[in-house]
Amino acid sequence: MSQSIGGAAITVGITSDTLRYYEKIGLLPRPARNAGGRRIYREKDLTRLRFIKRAQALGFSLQDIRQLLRLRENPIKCSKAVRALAQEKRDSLLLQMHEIENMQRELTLLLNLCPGVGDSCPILDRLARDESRPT
Amino acid sequence: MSQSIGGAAITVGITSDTLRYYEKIGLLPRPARNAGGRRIYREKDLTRLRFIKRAQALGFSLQDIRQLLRLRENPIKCSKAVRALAQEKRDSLLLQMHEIENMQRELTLLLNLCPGVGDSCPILDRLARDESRPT
DNA sequence: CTACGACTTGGAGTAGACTCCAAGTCAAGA
DNA sequence: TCTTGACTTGGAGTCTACTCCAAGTCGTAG
Repeated sequence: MSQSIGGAAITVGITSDTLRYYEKIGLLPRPARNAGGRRIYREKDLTRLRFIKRAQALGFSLQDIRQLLRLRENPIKCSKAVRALAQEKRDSLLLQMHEIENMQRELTLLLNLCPGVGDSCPILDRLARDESRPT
Repeated sequence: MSQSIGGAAITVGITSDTLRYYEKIGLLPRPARNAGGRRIYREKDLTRLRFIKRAQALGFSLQDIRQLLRLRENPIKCSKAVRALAQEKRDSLLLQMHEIENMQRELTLLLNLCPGVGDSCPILDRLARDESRPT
């Protein structure tokens, strides 16, 4: 069961432009073509695409995914490398989380300072202050 | 106490290029110049810069910051608008956090599946699987 | 057969926040 | 005075992940 680019795009939930883009950057191999030169996506192409989408949802960049795909195609699947990539990504996500948490805490602090009415603004004052040691 | 662009950059921890960039996009007013046409940064410029850095550290984009600065310069300080911006930002940070948390949970799950040795890779298998219902 | 939409290509544009460059000028120490 | 380094300008390039465009071709319903 093969699909046109538009069909495949709908199937996996992206646009045909994105599909062509992935092909252009070598994330997808050039798919088969029909007599008229149009792309035909087979099940294995869709599987690869779903792989990409899933990895992306886990925070992997297209660069990362390129590498994961390469590892996947290697007959001697290098479990260790994959694990390392996953761990690296988890670590960076953890860092990001901490950063966001800190921002959030700060912002909440500022919001609590602020009555939300009146003519002075504690938030701006706080941001403007040269020494801000909120902890 | 005034500073050259390089001095100011070091003082606030950015590069002169970034300083000129902020000026170019109108985030900073054109600073005073000396006889030779070079930029002179006064204390109020540095204060503004520190404001920018602090707001940035809280997750505000330069666009957001532009608005915060505008509000700050408005004599009728619109506390409400600032509060709204801060709340909006906090909400979007919360969303981001949840997303990252989910990715993390997923990744941790995958990592736990993976022995880290051997010739098969549960992580890749999982990503490749067409039906992945990890919850 | 015709019309229309889906497809083809190469290439340009987008957003955000810088970063780098070339060619020229200014400032300050030896 | 000479040299060196910091500075000036306008403008181009970077990164990621697309997104859009124009001009032309293919496929199919009517």
